[in-house]
Amino acid sequence: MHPGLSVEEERKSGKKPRGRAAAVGLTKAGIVAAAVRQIDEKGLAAFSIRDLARTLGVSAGNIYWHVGGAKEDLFAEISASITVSVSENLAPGMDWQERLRSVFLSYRDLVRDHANVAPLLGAQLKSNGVANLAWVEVVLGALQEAGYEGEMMRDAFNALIGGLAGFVTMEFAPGPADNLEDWEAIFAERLAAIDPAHYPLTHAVLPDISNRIFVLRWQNGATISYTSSFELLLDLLIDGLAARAPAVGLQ
Amino acid sequence: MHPGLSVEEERKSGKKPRGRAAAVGLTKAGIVAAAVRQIDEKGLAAFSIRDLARTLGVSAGNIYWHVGGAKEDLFAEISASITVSVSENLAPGMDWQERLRSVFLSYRDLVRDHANVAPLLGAQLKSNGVANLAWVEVVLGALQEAGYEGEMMRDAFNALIGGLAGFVTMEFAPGPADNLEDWEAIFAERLAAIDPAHYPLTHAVLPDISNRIFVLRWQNGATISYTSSFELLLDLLIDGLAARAPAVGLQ
DNA sequence: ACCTGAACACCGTTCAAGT
DNA sequence: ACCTGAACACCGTTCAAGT
Repeated sequence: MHPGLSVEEERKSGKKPRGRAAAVGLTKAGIVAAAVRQIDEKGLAAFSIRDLARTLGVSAGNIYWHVGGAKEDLFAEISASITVSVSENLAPGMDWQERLRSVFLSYRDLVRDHANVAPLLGAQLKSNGVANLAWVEVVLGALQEAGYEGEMMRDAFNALIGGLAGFVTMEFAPGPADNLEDWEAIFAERLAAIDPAHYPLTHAVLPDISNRIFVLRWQNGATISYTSSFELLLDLLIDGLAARAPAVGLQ
Repeated sequence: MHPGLSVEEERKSGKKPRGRAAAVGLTKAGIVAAAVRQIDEKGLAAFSIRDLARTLGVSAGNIYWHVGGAKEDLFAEISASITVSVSENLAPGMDWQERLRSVFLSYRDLVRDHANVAPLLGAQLKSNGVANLAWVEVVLGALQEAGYEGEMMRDAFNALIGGLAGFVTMEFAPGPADNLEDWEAIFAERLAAIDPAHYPLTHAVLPDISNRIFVLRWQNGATISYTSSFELLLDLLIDGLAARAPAVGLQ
């Protein structure tokens, strides 16, 4: 058995390491925060619970007691802790298109601040389905205002989240932990070996695109900016959804 | 030192376990194929090189000798082996929009056939930058035909690949390996606890969206179809790129 | 050239036992 | 209630030694 409080619930209840019982004073929220710090610094691949315990000066078993059971549960908490504030920049009076822009730009900013955890958000089904509810509500609300409902609403929602959150996942996809410059050299060599006869266009625009487009790169969005590409995607989606929105109101 | 042949090169050279030297007859291509089979069956999280060696009736060291150095190299080979045929369904006479559709629908089909490897394709920077060149060339060619060049071409390329391949990555994101029905129960409980006062819209459309939209689901695209959502995304992107295409030709 | 076996330095997770 | 230490069953990776 374990407490099983989410980060959010814990924060609300103001739980703190108080009283004589807290010999070590470990907290679920503290563990999550320390884990994020660890991943920010050393990367997700290098992260381990034993290492985290070492850094916290605590036994590994202690972490298991506070977090529910497994490493995956910790990862779920981490995901949630990063995306909670995704709807923070909303202001009253925004129309549905502005609200969508705000929420997805916030999402990207939040992930960018912790680029190394990006795979946890996009490539795993780990959300506990609570912390993200505000996000879901905003997107659904925007789509409803645009006139979407039923199956169309579902498809529009999935196209937005899948396209935009998916983009961000790829944008910050981690490279190999070890030999950074080794890898660049290997990559450069392979690019130089591209056969103009087979791939004339790729070869021709290589100086323009090398390390700046998704497949042909050796660094990720933490180093190379994909801001203009993301904004194009955002515009394409929102404008497109507006154009084919079922009629409602004046718009 | 190791052979260092890619799957493709090996195939071309017709290399086979021939002669008396091949006591075990291990091949890089064989290793990759067996690894994919293993991941298809047991999932990516359960995959290990030791386990693979066991299944192949071979020492782990032998695998390291054939693949270059590390698990990551094997993962790169796996990614490449799955996406090589992405441009196979192209037919002469297709306009740029049809070519884009074809290539991205093919990509999704290929990933769907090996849904458990999806995280390797989207969430890691593991491409060896060779196998995917055909894909890159097709997309760049389509965008050029549409009138894109320079920065706009880069952004359009990234929006397409990031949005669509990102979508597919999320679509097939793996859930927790263990307790499948346990997790469903937990999820159902959490959905039932959604407060209509805080999240009125989410609560109202819950029957419509439960387990069918990205954030609020306990199963992935291998079980629940996201085909119509993917096609909406594809249409939004291609139509949008056509609408804002720099003038060229008649179009 | 290809392959094995043992070895090193790690993991995740559980669980009795302590306070 | 909270925490430790030891234990179990694994890993990835390297490398001498074999054929």
